This record gives sequence, structure tokens and C-alpha cells, in this order.
Amino acid sequence: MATIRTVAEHAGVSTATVSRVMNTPQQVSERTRARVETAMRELNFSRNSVAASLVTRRSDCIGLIVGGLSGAFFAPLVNIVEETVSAAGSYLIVSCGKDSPEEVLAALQFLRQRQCDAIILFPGELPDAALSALLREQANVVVIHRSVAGFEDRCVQVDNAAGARLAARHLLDCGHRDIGVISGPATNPESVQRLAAFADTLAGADVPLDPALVFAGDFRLASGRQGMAALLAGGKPLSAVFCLSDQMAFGALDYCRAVGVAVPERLSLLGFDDVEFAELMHPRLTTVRQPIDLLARTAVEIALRLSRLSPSGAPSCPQALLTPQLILRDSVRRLA
Amino acid sequence: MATIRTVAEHAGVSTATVSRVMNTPQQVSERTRARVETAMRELNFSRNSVAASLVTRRSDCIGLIVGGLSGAFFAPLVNIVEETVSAAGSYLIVSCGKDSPEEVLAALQFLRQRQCDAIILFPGELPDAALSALLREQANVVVIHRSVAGFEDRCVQVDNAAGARLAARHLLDCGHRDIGVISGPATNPESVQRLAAFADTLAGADVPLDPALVFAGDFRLASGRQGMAALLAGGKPLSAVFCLSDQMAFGALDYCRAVGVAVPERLSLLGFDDVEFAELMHPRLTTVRQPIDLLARTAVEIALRLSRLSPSGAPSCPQALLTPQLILRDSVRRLA
DNA sequence: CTGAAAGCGCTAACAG
DNA sequence: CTGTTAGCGCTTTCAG
Repeated sequence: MATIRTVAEHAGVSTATVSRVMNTPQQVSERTRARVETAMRELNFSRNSVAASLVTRRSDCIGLIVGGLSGAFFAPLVNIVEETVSAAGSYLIVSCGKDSPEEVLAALQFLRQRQCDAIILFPGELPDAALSALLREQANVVVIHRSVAGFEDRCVQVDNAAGARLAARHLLDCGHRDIGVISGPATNPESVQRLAAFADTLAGADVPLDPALVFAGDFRLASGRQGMAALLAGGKPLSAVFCLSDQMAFGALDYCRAVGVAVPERLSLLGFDDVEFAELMHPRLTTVRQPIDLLARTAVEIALRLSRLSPSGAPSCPQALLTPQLILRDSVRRLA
Repeated sequence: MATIRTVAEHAGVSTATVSRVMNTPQQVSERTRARVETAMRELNFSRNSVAASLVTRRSDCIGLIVGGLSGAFFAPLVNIVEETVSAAGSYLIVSCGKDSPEEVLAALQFLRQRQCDAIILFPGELPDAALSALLREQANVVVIHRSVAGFEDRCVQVDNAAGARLAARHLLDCGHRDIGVISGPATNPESVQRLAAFADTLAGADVPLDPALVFAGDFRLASGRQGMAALLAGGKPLSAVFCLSDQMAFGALDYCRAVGVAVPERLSLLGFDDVEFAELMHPRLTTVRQPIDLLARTAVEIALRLSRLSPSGAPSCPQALLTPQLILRDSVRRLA
């Protein structure tokens, strides 16, 4: 493998000069630059960024940690993050499949040890306390899809409560009273926020949410099926189910089809996320849209800012709390 | 930031010893190890893997380059690769959103410069010639989803021709004669292979494929819609359409629904991939399954082997050509 | 505009 | 079992 030194000798210059043609070509005379570039080509030189990072303490890499990519939710998120990062001339290192707190922490450590300039973290089940500690001790971490008290400037989140309220009101407006929920894990803060706001809104309309009609899923497809099975098996009156992710709504819908429960004629279904497939379903899924692209772009923006200005950092005011939106389609029926 | 040296001083040992407790703890006496570990904790030491990589010339990282993660195809692929890689104690660096040859090449360079131990490449539109050159000059690259002559031992591919034949026979068996295709880009080798085998099989049954009934899409959802629109607008008799990706089949299906063409009653639809959503569609999509998990696992296996044994490498015989399978569901109708 | 020299933080012989 | 000593390949003052 050719090194900067081989190139230098070959071109009859010093290593410093070779380094300059890579980093600050303006500082090198046209002639020498050409010579060096030829030498590089002839030796098939490939710079060792690892060595460079060691001295510069920068890697031009932004790390991203997300849970299972499986869902239709993470994939576009990752894509947009990648686009935004590379548009800014940096690179993205994705660490996916990190669901449990241990895995997340391990991934974080990995990225930090690799000298990532900043890290975007989708915290999954990581509790707020741990997150808070993390943000305190590591200045270049930004959290996506959660808001941590005291670190709002490094968090980008969708207003979960607002989204859940939108969902509750819509169901109420449509005349539903027998409402079930397929929620996320009880340990998941997003899920908790949504569920609480949903229940509150219902309660405000004198339609208290029956705890027996709340099934704790895990945001994934299979748990939607299980949840729907459980709710249906409960035997209680049920005219609508709010799923805390589209993915679970798909599972629920699939289960309904399998057992012959017509949606929305006999049961209405409301999702959360508005992933691409929501409008390909039959019936097309009514859902609460999260502005994934904005979420992603904002997170990257913050991350880049963090990585550019090492210590200080212009305050700037990233719109930390994004507004969800109700997307009306065909899976919720207005009761007569 | 604490370094190995700070820790060494703090613990009253040499840097070598600190290094040992990280890499070969067995070689350090329990007492010193404990002392060092305490020092590490007290100083909140975080190892600089970049420096380590510089000397070991290993990074314990496997790179993965894929196109847009958007489709339902790449996401599970990435997930399985990640799982397999981390099960082997390495880490995965994903470079996604690389569709054009330039982007792929840039990503490759990036990963190489970062000293990835091996790189798994989904070549997208990269022509065979370029790939071949690449494989020749870089010994640690493995290609997924394509086979390059002379480098079969570093390629994992699904038998595209076999898959297409399966599709063609099924359509013929069901009595279809007016068959259209929504294919991939003409520059995409996978697409070309499938299309050719499909056309051949049809021709072998005296049902030549009408070139006017072939629409070149890009494997993505939107192009499925466009393709179906084009085929329908053509006005030619059409009883079945073979889509070279499920994603395009979804688009086609959606278009059919929008314009009131009943599937499969008036038009049969056959996909390729068998992504998770295929069986959630209505009607459930009949499709040719690619064993994505096996694809991914095999690729990682090869990659790890490549990265462990630097120069040589046990020959081993990775099952390079995986067999696709026809998954019968509800989107293809048997003609009376 | 260019070169010499001093490291970045860590590992890896080689002694002891 | 532990310490000494060279670097890994690159960047970066500081002179010239």
C-alpha cells in the first residue's frame, strides 16, 4: 500500500507537501501539485483516513443509531439522514438493530471510539435518566424522537401528545365510544406520552379508556396482529382501535382480514406515523403523520452544527417540537 | 480526554499494560488489571479505536454499500447483515443511498480509507466491467446480488434466470397469453437477466413477449404505477403483468385500484422479492421469493472470512447461487 | 511556496 | 507478568 511517504519520494517532495495537495491544494504551486497528483495516480495511492483522524481529531463522520430497520419507519429516516449528511460533505455511519439499552450504549461507545464528529441517537427504550446522563457527558449527541429535559436544544421530537389528541378527537368526532388501543411497550416514553394524551382526551369527553382495551405491543407488525387478537378475544364492545404505529395497524388489519372482521365497516383502525405503505393498504389507512423528513433534517442540522463548532456553538433555535398531522383516509368509519 | 497514557500513570503501570488489559486481559495479573480498570473508570477513559486501527491495520468493521433503503427490500437485508456481523463480534458501517456508479465508487473509497476489514457491495447499476476491475484490485470486496465472472467465490447471488422462469411458467400454466412486464432499468444486469429468461421461457411456449408490453421501471413504487399506466394506456390485450420487484407490483396494484381494474379478476399481477408487505396487500401478492436472509448471511460469511485471513483464505465453497421460490398467493388468476 | 520535525494514541516485539 | 522502545500514516507548526 502506497503511503503519503512513498508518494512524496516518488514526486520528489516532502510528505508535508503531499498532505497539502490533499487538504489545502491552494497552498501548493500548480507544478508541484501536478507532480504529486501524478505520483498518487501512478502508485494507486489511497489516503489512510484513520491516520488523518488520529491527528485532526475529526472524522467527517456522523453516526446514527437506530433500532430495527425492519419497519417502514426507520428506512426513510435513515435515507433522509444520509442524504442530508452527504449533502453537507460528511459521511454517515449507521448502526442499526439497536433496540435494547445495552445495545444502544454499546453502539454509542463504538461510534465515539471511532471519533464520530457527532452522533444522532434514536433512543428506543433507553430511559430518560440514562439519556440525560448521556447528553450531559457527551456534548456531540443529538436525540431524535424524544425530548430530554434541559437538553431541548439537542433534541428533535414530534409532539406525541398532540398527535394522540388528534387521533382521539377524530375517533370521538366519528362517534366512536368503544375504543381500544394497541400501544408500544410500557417502558417506551413515546408510547407513554401518546397513550396518556389519548386517554386524557377521551376522558375529557366522558369516554374513559378501558384499561382492558389497551394492549402493549412493540410497534412492530406481529404485535399488531397479537394485539388485535387479544382485543377481539376480550369480547368487549369495540368499534375502533388506535394503533401507536402504522406497522402495528397493518398487523391488526391483517388479523382482521384473516378472521373476517371488516375494516372499517365493523371496526375502525387508526394508525400513527404515515409510512409509505399506509396508503397502499386496503382500506387505505387513516393515520397521524409524523414529519419524518423534517425530523431527520433537523437532527442532522443540529449534529453538523455541534461537530463544526467544537466547544461553543451558536445557540440557534431548531424547531425542536414538530407538529403531527391527521391524514384522513378510509380505515375509520363515521358511525351513523 | 483521557488517553492510555494518563491511565497508565494513574495506575502506576506502563502503557503496554493498559493496552493489554484491553486486548489480552489474560496476560495481566488480576491485581494490576483491577488497578488499571479502576483508573480507567476514574478517568472516564474511552479508548481511541482510530489510533488502534492505525497500528493494527484492522478496524473490526465491515462496510456495506446499498442503494436507497427506501424499498422494503433493502431494510431487512441491512438488518440481517447487521445481526450476522455483530454476532461475529464485528461492527457494521452502512453506506446507503448509493445508486449511481459514482456514488457507489465514492462510498467504496470512503470505506476503504477507513480501513474496513471487508466490504459488502450491492452494485446497483455498476456495470460488470467496473465491478470486475474492482474485485481484481481490491481483495476484500464481496458482491451481493450479482455474479461476476472469475470472482464467483466473492459473489452471492440469487438465480435470477431461474426466478424468472418460475414466473413465466406459472403465468403460462394459469393460461395467460397476453403478458406484460414492468422491468428494471435496461442498464441493470439483474433486470436484464430476469427479463431475458422470462422472455425465453415464454417464447419456448410460443407466446413471444411483445416488446410493447415491456415497461422499464426502476424497481421502485412510483415506477410500478407509471408502468401499469403505460401498459394499460397501450390498449393491447393484457391479462397478466410480471413485475420485477414487489415494490413495483405494489405500485401497479395501487394504480389498478385507482382506475378500477380488478386484480386478479381482470388482471393478474406477479411480483419478485417477496418482501414482508407482499402478504399484507389485498389481494395478497403472488411473487418469486428471494432468500434475502440467506443472501445476507452468506455475504457476511464470505466477508468475515476475507477479513480474518488476510492474504490466503480457505477456499470454502459458499453456495454462491441461491435458488428462488415461487410463492403462490392471490394476485394471479387461473384463466378459465 | 516548501521542508524538517514533532507528535496524535495506541500496539507489538523484545527484553527482563 | 511487566516495561521499553519503536513506529502505524498523517498533519501541523515553525523556519526558510
